[in-house]
Amino acid sequence: MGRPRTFDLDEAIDRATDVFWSRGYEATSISDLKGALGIETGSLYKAFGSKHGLFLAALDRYVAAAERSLAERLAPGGRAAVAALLRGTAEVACGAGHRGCFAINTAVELAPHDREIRARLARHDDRITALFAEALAADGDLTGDPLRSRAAFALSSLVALQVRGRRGASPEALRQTAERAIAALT
Amino acid sequence: MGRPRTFDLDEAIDRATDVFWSRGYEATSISDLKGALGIETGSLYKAFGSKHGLFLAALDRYVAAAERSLAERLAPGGRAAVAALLRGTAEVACGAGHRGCFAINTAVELAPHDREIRARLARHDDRITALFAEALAADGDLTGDPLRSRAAFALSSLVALQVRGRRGASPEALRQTAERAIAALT
DNA sequence: ACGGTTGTGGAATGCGCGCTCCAGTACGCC
DNA sequence: GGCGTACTGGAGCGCGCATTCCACAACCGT
Repeated sequence: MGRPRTFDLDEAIDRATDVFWSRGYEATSISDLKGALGIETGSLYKAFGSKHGLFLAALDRYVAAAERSLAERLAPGGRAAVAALLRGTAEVACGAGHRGCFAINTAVELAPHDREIRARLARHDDRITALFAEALAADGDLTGDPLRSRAAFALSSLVALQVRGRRGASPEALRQTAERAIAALT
Repeated sequence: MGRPRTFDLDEAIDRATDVFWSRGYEATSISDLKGALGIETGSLYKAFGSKHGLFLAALDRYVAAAERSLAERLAPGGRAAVAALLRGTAEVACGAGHRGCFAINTAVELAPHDREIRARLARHDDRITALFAEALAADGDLTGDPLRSRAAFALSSLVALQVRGRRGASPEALRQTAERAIAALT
């Protein structure tokens, strides 16, 4: 009961994600967010409590979506699926206006000083590693440490592509990195 | 002529680097810097012009030192030298209080929105890639694209280790990543 | 229709930001 | 020793920050 909210919560969070993703946490002001979400101060604080609270909501939604998308793209299974993912990431990452991965950007900016965020990102890491392990296990020739090692390596490769993309690396450098990473999964 | 500066410029820049490295650019205030450098507002602005100017000075000094250190560690040459570097980085990167690489952190936080910084980091990238290529060339069995590809890959591996270290990844994950990257240089 | 409850718009608050300004000071040069 | 010059300490500026507060509005149950 009570007066109903006049904006969609999830849509608002997605718009906030967009701003935080582009500018980072510290460089984003409440005023920026008001503009992007199209709501006033009162509603913003009523709904999210604080800038930090809104950021956490944004990160949670992003992370969930990223895991869903990754699971989908790795669903075919095997090294082939991982290879396709890395190749696709290399292509996207060198595109103009690429912003990297929101979770990784956040890890770099905030993880060292924010326990809550660090915990979320650690869980995210674990889940992605598990997804890679699951996909690689589908080939049937890997178990135990060799499997875990390759999963960790695949995640690292993904991280490298995203970060170097945000920095503006050349398409060739990213493609070469991806191909060599794929070769290393054998 | 005129009154001599009462503090050492390079030492001041190094202390500024330290603060920027830990907290990032936006989260660091002039007041933080005054404290760390042990100087007052007037001197700070006289010497560096602005917060941004001081940051650029810090980045330049860091980048130069990093390249010197890298050149030194790769001096023995060959895949062995690259391998030793990656292994060493993995060990350091998982240590408590590891702050990643200042240049990479800066790339993530500022490169998309700051042309000056982007240019410096691109040159840094190129020089490091060249150092890797030079080291790998020492084995004598690589030239052209295979060489360039491995150099780009080595840099990406370094980036991945630094970033995952700042996020607080486990020692095993980093060691596995390093070993698999080393294997991929063959 | 009316009270309880929740959301809205926007003014107000106080604080800390980056930066400017300037009187005072320590030097080299004549 | 006095003058020009460059650096120092610190007060002060205006602004924009995150946040709080509150009168008002829209909805539900009775």
